[in-house]
Amino acid sequence: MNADQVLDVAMKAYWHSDPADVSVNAICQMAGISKPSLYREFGSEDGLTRAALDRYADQVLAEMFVILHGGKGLHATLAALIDFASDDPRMETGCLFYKMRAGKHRLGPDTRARVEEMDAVAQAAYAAFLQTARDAGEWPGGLSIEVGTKYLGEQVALAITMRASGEEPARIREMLTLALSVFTRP
Amino acid sequence: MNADQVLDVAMKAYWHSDPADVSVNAICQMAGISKPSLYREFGSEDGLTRAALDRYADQVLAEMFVILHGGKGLHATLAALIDFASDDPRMETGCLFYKMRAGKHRLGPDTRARVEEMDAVAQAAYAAFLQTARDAGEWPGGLSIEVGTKYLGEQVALAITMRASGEEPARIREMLTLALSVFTRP
DNA sequence: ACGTTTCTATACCGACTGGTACGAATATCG
DNA sequence: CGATATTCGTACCAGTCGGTATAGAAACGT
Repeated sequence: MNADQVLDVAMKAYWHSDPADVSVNAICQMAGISKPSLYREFGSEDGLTRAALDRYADQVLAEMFVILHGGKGLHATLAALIDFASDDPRMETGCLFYKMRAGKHRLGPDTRARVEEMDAVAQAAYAAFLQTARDAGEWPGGLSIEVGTKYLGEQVALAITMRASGEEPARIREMLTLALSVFTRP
Repeated sequence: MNADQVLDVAMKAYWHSDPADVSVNAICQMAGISKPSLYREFGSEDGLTRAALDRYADQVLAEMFVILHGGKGLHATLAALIDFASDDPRMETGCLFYKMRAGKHRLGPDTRARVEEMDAVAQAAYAAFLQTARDAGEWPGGLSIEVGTKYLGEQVALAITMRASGEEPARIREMLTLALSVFTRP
């Protein structure tokens, strides 16, 4: 049993349920390895959750940055974000990153630091995207970049969190489209 | 030590922290009573959390229904909702109801049922409010009552959840105002 | 084939959880 | 005042948590 395979099992377990509700014992059982093996590989539960989060960011979250940095213009990029949050099958049970962010206080220090770092990176990506749109004159509203960034990030997070609670994708799409319409209206 | 006093301590502990992070032992210590006393009064942890939620609904959540049923018209009611979610000191550490709803799977069956029941009541209040506005011609948009209801509820929940994470009230007000502007624009 | 070394699995540790049995102290009532 | 009923607090139960010591099995080099 490879270390990456174990990490895959852990990542998916955390992802489909909730990091706080999956014990290391359960992960060992699911992965078919012993606890000492897991602790030799990852050091602690904090190390495991952090590694799982990193793997998740590489495999799944990177997609969102591709969309944001695609340079497709305001309308097309927002539409792609809406597609991603509402319909992408990878978001069917929510987003591990947002789940961890929501239960930040239950995480170990390393994992929590990584979550905060990723949050900052995501905010920066949102801000750069909005700034580009403003520079291109596509988004003339009086809204500040700062508030727009936070708003956009929270709306996407809300949509993905609703996916995790089993809400219908069509409904989520409708609501997210509504929320983001503030960027494309006069 | 009265039963209501114990309930007050429990309610505030759940409210300021998170129901899943407060043990019955901690509550007994805070309230200065013994576990047997608590169990005699409330039967189980589920009974305690449920009673605390009920008390919270009476003391705090009722305010929101007053706002929704005030019959002040679309603009004024939305403004009052924004005030309540953004600036009311009672929402400074978030809302116990929304905290419980977010961690629904960690609750006992009675408390969970009560949360779902309250959620339905809140949705109905939002729906009635929006229907009234539509009947009065104040809200002519093509948006369905159903989606508008869910959207309104989730945006208020998001704002209050941000209060719990220490976000600045002014920022929250700005974002919630932005989100709810979809109801008052052509 | 044998000795060494590395890895694994089991069984355990202390701390905590929700929940309870039972003796002691207190309050109530005749 | 004294008998009774009730509440209180301690100490405990079984279970789970994250984390680890230790004995045994497997792999390796010679």
